[in-house]
Amino acid sequence: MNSVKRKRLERAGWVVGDTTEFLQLSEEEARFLELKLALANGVRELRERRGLTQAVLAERLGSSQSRVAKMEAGDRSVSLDLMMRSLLTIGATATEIAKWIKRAETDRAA
Amino acid sequence: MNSVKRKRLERAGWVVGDTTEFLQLSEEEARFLELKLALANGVRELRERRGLTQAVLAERLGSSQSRVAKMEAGDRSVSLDLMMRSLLTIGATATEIAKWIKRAETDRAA
DNA sequence: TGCAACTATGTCTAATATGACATAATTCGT
DNA sequence: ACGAATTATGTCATATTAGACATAGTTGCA
Repeated sequence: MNSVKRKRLERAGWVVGDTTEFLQLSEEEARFLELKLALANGVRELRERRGLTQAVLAERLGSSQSRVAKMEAGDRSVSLDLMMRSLLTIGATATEIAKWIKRAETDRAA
Repeated sequence: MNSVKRKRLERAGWVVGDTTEFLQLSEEEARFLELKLALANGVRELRERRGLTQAVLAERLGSSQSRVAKMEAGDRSVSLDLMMRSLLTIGATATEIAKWIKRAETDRAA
């Protein structure tokens, strides 16, 4: 895992520590984290592609701008449920979602 | 949506009602529900394929048998997060997860 | 540069998901 | 049909996630 990604995770409230400590995260935990980040990226990408602001998406979700921001940042306090609901609300197809999930796998070593 | 599936959803705590009412669920809500059910099925299928009991999986997750049961039943009280963690714990690949998600799309009209 | 729109971050209380436990129901081998 | 193992369901208290709000930071364009 590169330092850019580690920084991002730490800002998002994850306890990642240095490389050695990170490796002590269980394999599943690390994969789960990657998955969340991949979907977070998906939300942002799709939202921007649709030309929506965070505030507009939040309104459609019945949520708030700050929650959307945290979601896209991969914040610890945001559930996968909200991410999925967001993707569906924006109009992502199952195929697109599947694509982002596969990307998480690809990104593992990065 | 057929009545078998509707029954299952109702037992799991979802307020689905008859066909007419169901159609009043927002499009995203319906898709979200399908997605959860598809992943619930994925958990069960993969767990059984691995020859694990709910109790054993629960222990590996640091959870409890009852929660795994509810999860596989698509219970309203179970998050996608726990489902994903379960799939990863059982050793699902991103490709497999993606497959189940696509199946949700296919199952939409069923 | 200034300013308007957008995004990020922190922190509340309320809502929801959690593991645990008890116990009922089911399944399956003998 | 019996019993042992497994799965289902209901309910707690506790923990986590929720939307809301305030406000700080960023971006881009006039």
